[in-house]
Amino acid sequence: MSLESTRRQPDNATRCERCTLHARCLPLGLELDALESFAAIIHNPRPLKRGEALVRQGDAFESLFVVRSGSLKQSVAQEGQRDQVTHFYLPGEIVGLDGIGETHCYGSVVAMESTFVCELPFHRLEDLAEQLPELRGQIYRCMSRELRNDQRMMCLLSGRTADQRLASFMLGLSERFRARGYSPYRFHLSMSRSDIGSYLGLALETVSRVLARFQQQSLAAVAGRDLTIHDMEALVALAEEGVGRHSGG
Amino acid sequence: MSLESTRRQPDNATRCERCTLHARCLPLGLELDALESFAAIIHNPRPLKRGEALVRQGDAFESLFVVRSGSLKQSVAQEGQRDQVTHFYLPGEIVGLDGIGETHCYGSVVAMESTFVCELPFHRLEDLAEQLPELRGQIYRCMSRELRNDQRMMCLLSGRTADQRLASFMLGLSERFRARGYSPYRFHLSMSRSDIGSYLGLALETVSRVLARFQQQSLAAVAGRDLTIHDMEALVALAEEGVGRHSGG
DNA sequence: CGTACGATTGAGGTCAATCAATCACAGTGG
DNA sequence: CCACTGTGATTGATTGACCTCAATCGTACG
Repeated sequence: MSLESTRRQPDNATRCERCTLHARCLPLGLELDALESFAAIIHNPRPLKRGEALVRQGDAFESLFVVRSGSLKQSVAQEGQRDQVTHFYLPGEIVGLDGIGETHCYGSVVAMESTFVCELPFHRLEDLAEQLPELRGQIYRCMSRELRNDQRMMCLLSGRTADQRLASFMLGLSERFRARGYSPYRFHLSMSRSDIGSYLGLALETVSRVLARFQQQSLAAVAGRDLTIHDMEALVALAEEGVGRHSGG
Repeated sequence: MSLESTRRQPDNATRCERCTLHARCLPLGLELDALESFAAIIHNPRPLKRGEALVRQGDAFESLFVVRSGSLKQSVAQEGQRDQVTHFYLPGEIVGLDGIGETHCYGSVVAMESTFVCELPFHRLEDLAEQLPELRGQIYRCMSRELRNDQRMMCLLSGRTADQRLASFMLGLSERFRARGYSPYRFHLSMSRSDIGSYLGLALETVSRVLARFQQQSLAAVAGRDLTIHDMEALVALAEEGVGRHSGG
């Protein structure tokens, strides 16, 4: 991943406009001077190693984070049960929206590989949003988009077969990579089979089996964590396929 | 339901402060004059009959709605599949947060009984929020809360048994009724078994069977759509019970 | 009273979880 | 360089939960 080549850059004020992500990041649409005000509240990018926690469940909520490079997963630990992965975060995506208005963080967020994040102290972001209607709109839009994503996820989890879940998952990732300028056909999965299973509500063995089946049907090829999509249309058809399970309505 | 006795009240300016819901509604925490400004942007309460649509999937997004009395369900129709119920809305709850920043509404929202809603044109709400930091905070908090609810729902849908889902569902409703000043032990389900099944990712027959099982185990009693909770603690224990299904992490 | 719709109950089948063994690979130390 | 070790991934066999189909029942409503 070479989205971000500089490691630590002292001149905060100009960082955002140079960032290759700024077309898909929070300050999208801000004027140049507004962008500088925005960049001024960002803490220096924080480096995380694979497995390192950005926030732990129960930490005080203080900041949003934007992924600059790498990737993270959010997981929530429920009373006496195993963790459940609830989100994967790719570059340009915002971590922590579900903590706004709460004193504590809802889940833990852990880096799945070497990762850089920009920290946005929320109270400063709020102050700035008071003066910048565009920024306010962006925050609303991001939260609303996440609400819609969660709803899609709920639909996926409730009525679809394992094959359909995996197909949707792969297509979703593919789309996100495409939007970031990477190939939508070949990409690297930074999460384990177990993470995928937890996220999709499947046993890790099922994930493995379905991937093998996709390979056998020439829909996609998996070599370790490198994924190649061979038949995008068939995957789309599978994901949207009629009746998955149960009647419902 | 007698939360709202007046049917149509012309004097918008004073409505919110008189509304019995205003302690759990969007303008929570607003000063009196701010509250008046807020009330001024509300369209007259709109009455809906059972089965009537408040918004249809694909409608232009223009307003948020607050439920004043009655209840509604949101459902999304996916390509070539049956509808899926994604939310139930009780008095004081906000409909439409997932449409912000979009031109069109994500799902349909239909009244499950005779229902009144207050309409809040979003562009006017946005203008007002510019001047009222408290209101801005309230909007963030509402959206963030909904994000957390959706995540809880995702956890519920992905790893829990039918019994656990129903228990969580009943407890969630119970809590919401309690918060509104109703009995948390006896309340009316305004949704059909089919709606519940769709919402929980279960076949309606399974809903029926599980309810019968709960009755047999003296956890709760169901007579048609009237529900009585007999053993709250056992339901909580069931809902939080260790391993539901699959390993995950 | 008949119809319609929602709810219940039963029987059978299927998908995916579980248990369990094996394999692949990277890192480590001898 | 190669055995050792641990983690992650694969594969197989079995079991159980829940969906499906189908029939029946109850209640509301014209």
